[in-house]
Amino acid sequence: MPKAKYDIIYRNLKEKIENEHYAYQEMLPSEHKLIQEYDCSRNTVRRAIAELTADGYLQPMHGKGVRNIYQPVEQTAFTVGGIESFKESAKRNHREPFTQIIQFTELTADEKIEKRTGFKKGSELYYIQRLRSLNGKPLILDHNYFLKELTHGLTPEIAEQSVYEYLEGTLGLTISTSKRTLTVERVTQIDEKYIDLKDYNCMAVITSQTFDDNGIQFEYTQSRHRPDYFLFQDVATRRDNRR
Amino acid sequence: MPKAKYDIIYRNLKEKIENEHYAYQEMLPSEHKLIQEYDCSRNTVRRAIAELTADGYLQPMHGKGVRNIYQPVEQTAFTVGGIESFKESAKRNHREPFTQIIQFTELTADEKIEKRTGFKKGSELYYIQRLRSLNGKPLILDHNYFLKELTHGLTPEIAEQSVYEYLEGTLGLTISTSKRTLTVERVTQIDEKYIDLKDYNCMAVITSQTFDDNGIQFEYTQSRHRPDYFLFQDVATRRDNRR
DNA sequence: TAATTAAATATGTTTAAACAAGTTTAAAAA
DNA sequence: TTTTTAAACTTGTTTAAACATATTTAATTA
Repeated sequence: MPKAKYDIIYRNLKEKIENEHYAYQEMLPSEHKLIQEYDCSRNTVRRAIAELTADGYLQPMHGKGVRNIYQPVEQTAFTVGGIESFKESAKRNHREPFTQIIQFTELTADEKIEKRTGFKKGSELYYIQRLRSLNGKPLILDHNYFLKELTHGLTPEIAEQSVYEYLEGTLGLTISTSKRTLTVERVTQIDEKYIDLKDYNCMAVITSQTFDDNGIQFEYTQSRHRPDYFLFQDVATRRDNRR
Repeated sequence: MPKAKYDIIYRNLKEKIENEHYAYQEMLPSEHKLIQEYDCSRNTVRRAIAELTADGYLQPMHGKGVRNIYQPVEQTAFTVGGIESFKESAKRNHREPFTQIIQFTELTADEKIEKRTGFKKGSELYYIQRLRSLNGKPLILDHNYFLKELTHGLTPEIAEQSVYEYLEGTLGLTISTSKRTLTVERVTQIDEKYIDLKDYNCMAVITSQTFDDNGIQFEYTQSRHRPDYFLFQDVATRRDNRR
């Protein structure tokens, strides 16, 4: 539930932009007009605008106004967005998700695992291997490590549905920040066993460390995508580096 | 030149965090203390903290304080950061850059180019093809399209050095936002001709549209990276999606 | 008419204050 | 001693105001 005013304005403007209520390159109403429209202070509309700018939706211009620079992307590939579950991603991409559990075990982190995942040696973990299909086609192979201490009660049944729904809904965990790195890696035997890779000999790999609202890492995941169904989006803004 | 107070605080805190003046998982001084330390208002320190949070450096905790969650990455691969020139990236990765111009031509956008690059049909463009080497090893193949109207005067000599230095320094262009998509694509004949790909049959490809401070797109670039020297980093924060 | 000047309008930065809400600490009560 | 309560401290949201700076528009002047 978005209770904060700036979040309501953010969502409302975002929806208008995505629905092309404002055209690409069109100017948004001035801050003054938005203040009247939403009956709030200047700072509050500015916060909503700032977040949409960070999303790559808007370009504020000093003294001129704020321009819409959002362009809808054609959805051919499976786009990776913010922190979201496989279910949420599938829904956003208008595809039917299906998950098959390949492995579900518990283990204790050793030094090798600590180095790779960031979980301290001795940590109790769940290790899950899942094959993800979209519209019946197996496309993604996930290797998850969850910190047992913060995710206790996980079962294969939950892993087949939605782990995040369980963590947020049942356990009351607040998922906050995810650090991700994207690389291209050679296919493994497991990849080949479960995914039809044509003649590709590499996979698009997203590894992520995810933290709760206390800054404690509870998840390490390696998500291996079939290359031709993979698309990662990002918006960067340039920071003045001249000292 | 960072003239804004929040930017000075941002840079100062960032440096302290990167230099491990604060340890991983350590708490930062409270807002109150930072206000005294930097002699500024609460909003100003909060802005600096907010930007470092977006960078994945900090995790603010309601009622508790702000935790440092920055972990230095081991620099084995070539990491891709914000909007930066090849020169800037190379410097950040402590590598020696070298650029070889393969092609430098002018052309007019047709419908095919418009669809791919986002430049309107009829736009006058520079088209540049460049091979990028790091420490003597050819690793990246760049295909650039620059809108002539905003980048006039480009020459092969400039393209061999730094286009961004020319645009920002000489032309006074302000580079603002870059929308990027990351995909994995099959190698082309040109890739194979210039880059030693071992047995890899794909490349990591970053395509980007870059805008100036008026929201006008002046660049479209496809940057093709050798897979084993490529690493893309990203930080995502979860937005409460429950309505 | 054309150029200049001034006013109005736009976003950018900073400070101040008030209140909300979560967490910790210390005091008070059982 | 243990539990409860209250105070102190933390970050989160919102409003208000002032000033800076860039741009556009309108008025003025040459």
